[in-house]
Amino acid sequence: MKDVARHARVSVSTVSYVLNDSGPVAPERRARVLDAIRVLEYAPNESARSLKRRSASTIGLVVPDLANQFFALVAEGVEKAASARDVLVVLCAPEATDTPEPHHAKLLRSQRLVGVVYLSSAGTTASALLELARSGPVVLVDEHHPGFDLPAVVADSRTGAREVAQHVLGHGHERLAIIGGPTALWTGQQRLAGYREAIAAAGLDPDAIPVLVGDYRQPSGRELAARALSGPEDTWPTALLCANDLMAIGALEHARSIGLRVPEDLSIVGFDDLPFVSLLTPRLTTVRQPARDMGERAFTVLFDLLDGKPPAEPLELHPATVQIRDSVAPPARRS
Amino acid sequence: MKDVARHARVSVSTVSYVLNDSGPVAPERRARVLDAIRVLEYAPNESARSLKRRSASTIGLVVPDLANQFFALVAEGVEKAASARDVLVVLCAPEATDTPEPHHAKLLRSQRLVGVVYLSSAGTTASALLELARSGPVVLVDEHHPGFDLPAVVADSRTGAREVAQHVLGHGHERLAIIGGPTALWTGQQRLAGYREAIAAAGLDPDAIPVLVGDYRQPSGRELAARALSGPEDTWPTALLCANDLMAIGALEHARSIGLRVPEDLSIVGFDDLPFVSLLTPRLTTVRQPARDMGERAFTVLFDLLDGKPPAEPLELHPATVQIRDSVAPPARRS
DNA sequence: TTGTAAGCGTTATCAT
DNA sequence: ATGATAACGCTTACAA
Repeated sequence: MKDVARHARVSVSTVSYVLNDSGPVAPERRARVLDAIRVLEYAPNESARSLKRRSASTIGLVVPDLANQFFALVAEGVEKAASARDVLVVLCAPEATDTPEPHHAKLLRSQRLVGVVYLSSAGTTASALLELARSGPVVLVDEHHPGFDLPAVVADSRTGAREVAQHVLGHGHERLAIIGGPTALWTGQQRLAGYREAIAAAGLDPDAIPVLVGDYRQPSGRELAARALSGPEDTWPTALLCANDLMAIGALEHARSIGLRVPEDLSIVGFDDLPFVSLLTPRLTTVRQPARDMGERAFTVLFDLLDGKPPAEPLELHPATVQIRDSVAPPARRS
Repeated sequence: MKDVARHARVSVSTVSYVLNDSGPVAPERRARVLDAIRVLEYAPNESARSLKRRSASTIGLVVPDLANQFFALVAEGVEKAASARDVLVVLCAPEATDTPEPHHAKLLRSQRLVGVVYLSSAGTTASALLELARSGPVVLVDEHHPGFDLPAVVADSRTGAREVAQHVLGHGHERLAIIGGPTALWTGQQRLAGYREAIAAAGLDPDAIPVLVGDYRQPSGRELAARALSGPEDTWPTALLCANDLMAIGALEHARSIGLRVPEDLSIVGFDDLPFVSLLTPRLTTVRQPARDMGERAFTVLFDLLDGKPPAEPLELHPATVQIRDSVAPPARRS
């Protein structure tokens, strides 16, 4: 910067003024400075800047599992929105469940990050989150912890779940089973609630429908489907309501392995609409969450928060829309 | 830090010494310092550190498209390896092809990043890369630019391609078509070369095999398959060698749309082994690239580079192994 | 409108 | 073994 000043025959403060336009500077000298910056390929030292400003223009993004396309899409959205505002994104894996150390909190303070977008997963403990929020602004995505009022950007899981369930019930199914998400997760609860609403509305008794609790991963879908499809065959459910696509796929695998045709013998629906599920055979009927939008929005909420605007709605709901495809059919007439 | 010093009744230099153990300090005082750090929840200001040290313990990771699971897995690997060494990862999207501005280069210098892991895509221009490398260490993943000798971590595409092609040819196919990757990309060239080697080795004339050049995306697979399957039906290829899974899926879609059964009427193979392709019907025969490992390795190479060790092999080859599944069968006897 | 100079929180050099 | 103290490159009063 001194070099630039020298080259432009001005003082360093003048350079600083043009850099941030934080002070008046004669057009002619500004031009000289800009010129010097160009020829010297000067790039301000952001470390020094953040030292002085006591904060870096950087946020943290905590994502449990990039291999999960839903998370990857959210991450993409966050990155996009952030880079549009010249904010850097540092990628973090969440701490292992058994590591109660406040790693991210420390990061937040150490690196003077201005905030974090938190994509929470089953492993997230409330205390870790609390500790994190104590150190700086946090926006949750795809989850919500009703206890503490962190702003959260989520899809309207409940409505989505109600609507797929209605779709299934509309085909005349009466014996259903639910393969739900972790009960500790808000999405798990909401989807379950949605399913039950639809079931009640269809004149069935929600309490008569078995709920098997999974962990949102594929193997658990397979195992739970096996559990649901056991006992005398004429008591088997004719449709499976799965709280996410991965478990739905697991269920699909199991169904296939025991020779059941989907959807003729068994209807299956998922949740998320991962990009590839429309390529499966049968194409999976599911509920789409606008992952990329949610990511972008989460960043915006965080950014506004930093500007002092408290979020209008701490809990922001995005649409969750049913994607009707081929994995649902009327129940088979079983002998 | 001053607070810590005061609290522990020592000088700031002593605190600094214990923090980096960069100086001798009496065990008893060290204990006092550690204690003070704990009770004050002191976290060193990394901005100040990097200002002083003239570099931050942070790398850049540029990834074109997180929605592509291959890239997402690589990213995961990089993150994992980096966090194991307490290095932060900032996520960047590559600049748009039409933006020749050296955005990342500037970032690298501004933020005093110690290096970048670059996942290149079709859009990467040589000049942008060169400019970047001028500003700091760069390690390429999944690509390689023979012109300038940046270290690169790639899969052995050529061998992988040769082996799937052999697998296909082993079923007796004689009329093939290749749906290749962008010719500008090294992977595109290598896979093509591998296919041709196998074809020649099988006693066929490689130059007689049509090569359709795609862009690694699904729609191009569909379109190119349509092109390959046109004209008199008895001249159609009985097998399609696709340079990646996404295009293979596109091809699959087309085949299905015109009523061709895979693999009975048409064999198709891909490349990458995206996690979900084994769930398709038919399960896609393809070539696995160890994405996560490659990401981890890329970080390690970069890290070693920073330690002064030049990479043993600038071009590091990882195995690309054929995954035999259901999308290949002997050619149908056509009338 | 422009320049001078005092920090921001560290690290590292030098006396002690 | 320990403690002053001078940078690191920037921003921002304040003075000119």
